[in-house]
Amino acid sequence: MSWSVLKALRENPDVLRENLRKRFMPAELVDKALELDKKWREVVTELNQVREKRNKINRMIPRVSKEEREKLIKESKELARLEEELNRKARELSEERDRVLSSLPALLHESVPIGPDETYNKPIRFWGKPRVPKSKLESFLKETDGFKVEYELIDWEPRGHADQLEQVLKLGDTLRAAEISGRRFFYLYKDIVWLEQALIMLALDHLTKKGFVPVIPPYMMREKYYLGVVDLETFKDSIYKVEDEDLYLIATSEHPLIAMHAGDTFVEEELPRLYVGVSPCFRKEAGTHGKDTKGIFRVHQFTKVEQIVFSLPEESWKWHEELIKNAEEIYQMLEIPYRVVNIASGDLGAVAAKKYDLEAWFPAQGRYRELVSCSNCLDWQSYRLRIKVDRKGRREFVHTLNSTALATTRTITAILENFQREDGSVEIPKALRKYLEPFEAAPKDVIVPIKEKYVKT
RNA sequence: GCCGGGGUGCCCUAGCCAGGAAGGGGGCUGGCCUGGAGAGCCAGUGGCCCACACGGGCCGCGUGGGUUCAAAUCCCACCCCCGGCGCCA
Repeated sequence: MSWSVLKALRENPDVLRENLRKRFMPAELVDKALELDKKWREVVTELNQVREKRNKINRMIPRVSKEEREKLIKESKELARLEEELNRKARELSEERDRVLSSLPALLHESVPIGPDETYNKPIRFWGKPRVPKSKLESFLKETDGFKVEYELIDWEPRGHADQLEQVLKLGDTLRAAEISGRRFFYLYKDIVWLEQALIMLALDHLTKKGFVPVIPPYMMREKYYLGVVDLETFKDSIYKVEDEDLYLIATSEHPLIAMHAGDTFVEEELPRLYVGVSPCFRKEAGTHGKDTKGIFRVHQFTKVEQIVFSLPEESWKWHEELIKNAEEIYQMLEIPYRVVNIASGDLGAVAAKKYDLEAWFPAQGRYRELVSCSNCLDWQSYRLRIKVDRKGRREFVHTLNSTALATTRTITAILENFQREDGSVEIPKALRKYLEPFEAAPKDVIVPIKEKYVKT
């Protein structure tokens, strides 16, 4: 049993080189890893031989005469020095090798579009009938190029979600939040709070009906486990650390949910394991200065319902399709027009072998924007966390998959734009009403502007 | 946070005081036996390296150090679990 990437390195390095080329990463990494691996194996072989010799001597010591004993102890001590030196060398080499190895990305699926950046992402299907303001028609036609997407042309301009939330409805405040906590934080009030709760319930309801087990995970985790689920770049750019503690705030419940099975060996019948995680997500959003600066589209903290699957290796591609389908069903229930995009190789993280994004139509922006990410990580995470399946004595690493079911803030922004009426009110998607019905204070059909803001900004 | 007990392979457990090649049971896999099944018996059931293979070796008893020719066993630090005390929403 070995990691598919390590196996490829030793048996078929050209496959790995090709993989790196397709991801626009330096292919020399392969040669470096190969060389380190080769050297390490040489040193380990030699080290094992020295140890064998010394072990044999040590086992003889209690069974020989006193004079003989002195001689053997001396010999053993000499070998110990040699062993220590080889051991140090082997350790250095393996650490260096593992550093290179852990920077190697998952093997791409053949259907991943090849290209250096997101402009090569490939839309694969569209759903819904978007409302398109006249001013955004050209942009819409470009975004749907090659597909026949029915749309409704409207002759008024919906407000962007940020203005709609803060200026018109007055149900959110990012200015005061910026003062209290910093940019990319928010206060949300009243109907939006109910809306968020209803969205969580809708997603939970939908997935638990399909057998996903709901989980609330720890919101912080140790570095050791974090490095089992994300690559170093992601770690540096998106994860908050707790001062003076070996703890990091989770960027998604995917991370503690995958780590939940660290070190476990499943029996075949226990797979697949399906989970739906609910948690706040904390992200530094480093390197996104200037992007989506208004409103709550890109924020440091939001709530997300997440699908997680631990699957048999041969079933992971089936589950990948299943997860994106589940997410699509949720947005169909919410009646939010969307498209599914196959993410290009250069835009794909090291952990994923293939990724679908579900992008919702935003009428005021005239663009499709990401709401959902759905990835198959193959054995990238399970190798690091030693999550295995015992198949009648033979062991393999399981495959792990993750997909957003619903991220609350982004879905709220999509509702604010797609369900906005010309008079400034926002209709509530019908599928949410049953989750609002039991509560007296909750809105039922429509969200209307309130008279006063809660803070004097 | 303090005091005490503990962590052994997929699961349970012996070994620790008194250092010298990890033993038993269960489960699972394969084989023998059987008309068939069961029982019984035999073997296998952590990771790594060398080897086409047959095999051989190394590491591994929560993690990392130390003592020693030799550590599951002795010493130190840390993590986790159980019990008690303390603190607390």
